[in-house]
Amino acid sequence: MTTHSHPPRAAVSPDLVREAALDLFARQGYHGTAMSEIAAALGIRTPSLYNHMQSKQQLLAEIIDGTTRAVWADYEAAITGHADVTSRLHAAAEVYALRHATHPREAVIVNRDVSSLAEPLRTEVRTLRRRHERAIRRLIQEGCTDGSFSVTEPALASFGILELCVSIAHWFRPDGRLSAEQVAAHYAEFAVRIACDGHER
Amino acid sequence: MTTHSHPPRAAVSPDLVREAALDLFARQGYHGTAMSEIAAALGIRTPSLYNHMQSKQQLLAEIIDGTTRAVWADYEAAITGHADVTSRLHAAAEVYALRHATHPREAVIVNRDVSSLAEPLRTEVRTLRRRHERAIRRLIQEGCTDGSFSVTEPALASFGILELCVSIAHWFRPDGRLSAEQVAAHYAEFAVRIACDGHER
DNA sequence: CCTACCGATCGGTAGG
DNA sequence: CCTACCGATCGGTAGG
Repeated sequence: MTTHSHPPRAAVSPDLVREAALDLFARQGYHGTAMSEIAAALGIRTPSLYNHMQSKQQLLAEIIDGTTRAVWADYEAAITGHADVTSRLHAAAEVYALRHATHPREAVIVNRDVSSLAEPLRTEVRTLRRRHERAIRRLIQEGCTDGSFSVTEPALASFGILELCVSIAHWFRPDGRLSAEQVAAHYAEFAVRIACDGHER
Repeated sequence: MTTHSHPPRAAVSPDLVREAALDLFARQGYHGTAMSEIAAALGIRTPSLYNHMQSKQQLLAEIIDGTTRAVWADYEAAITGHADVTSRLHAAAEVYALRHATHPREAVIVNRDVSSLAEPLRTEVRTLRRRHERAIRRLIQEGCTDGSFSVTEPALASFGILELCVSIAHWFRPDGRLSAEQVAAHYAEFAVRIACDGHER
């Protein structure tokens, strides 16, 4: 007999709550999502949520903090072992693009709702993102120095390359014609094209 | 004497309300902004706002609808009179980039809060934006046919080029080192680079 | 996991 | 332009 103990319905866990929040925050925004909607998505009442989480703000903090740290770890892992600067920029863009294709909901939330994050985390996240941007910028400057790239304003190129990759999160669907890896490869190529001057070759 | 009639304080108008809403929606998001904050920014009480506007939703609708229509009008004006496809893509990207530098708050709201728009306007706005993307895509396809461009996936390039320009709204400051026109010129160059293959020249 | 309920705040209206 | 106030909903707690 399987019905003599606790019924199997519900069975909510912290991970399931985070998953439901991820879905709703991405679709409706942090301020646009009510805790009652997260509860409804899980088939429970709102107060029951608080057995699995601390607060709405904490849910947002975990999503954004985890994603931001993972992006930086991705970057550091990606650029090691590449001799030339073109390969490093290609790898940095590819791994960033890939994350936005494989984790589009996290990416949308990071970019839309970071302003809803409480201090001091908001500042920490912005600092880490700035570090990433400056790393890309230095890569571009390095390539301009050794003749690999040709960019008049490296800051504009680094902003552009990063946002180019971010944009994938707004349209990519895993069941689409192209895989996440294929899309990431194409966008890495776009990133290198932005840094190179096609007319000079 | 200038104090015998209505005191000059306040003097709120529909345009001032829209301006205050533009500022707060851009900084905090539509759902993250309370009508009381808009009123406080204007130095009046919340109910007084309703002498100058219909509803919070109507404020959002006017901002997004007006911006979306202007973007399409920009595009149509920009591409006329250019003989070759490279010039047309350059002009289309430049005018789109320029709008995001000169109207960053409107751009941020369009991109972040379109999902908060009530139907049928939400669908209308999305249709108009899709038309713009398809026009850019056709431009790229045309350039691939006549040998001006080299892109394996024109849809990926059109998405990327548009989002590249959108990203300007997230960092551009009118008092910065580069003018809106200078930034737009650089990003138009990036757009053309994305479409061209630098390694083949 | 639930019901019952908290104070706060929301967008908006009545009426002057 | 204001005060006074509406019903609805918010995130979260008490207590079981």
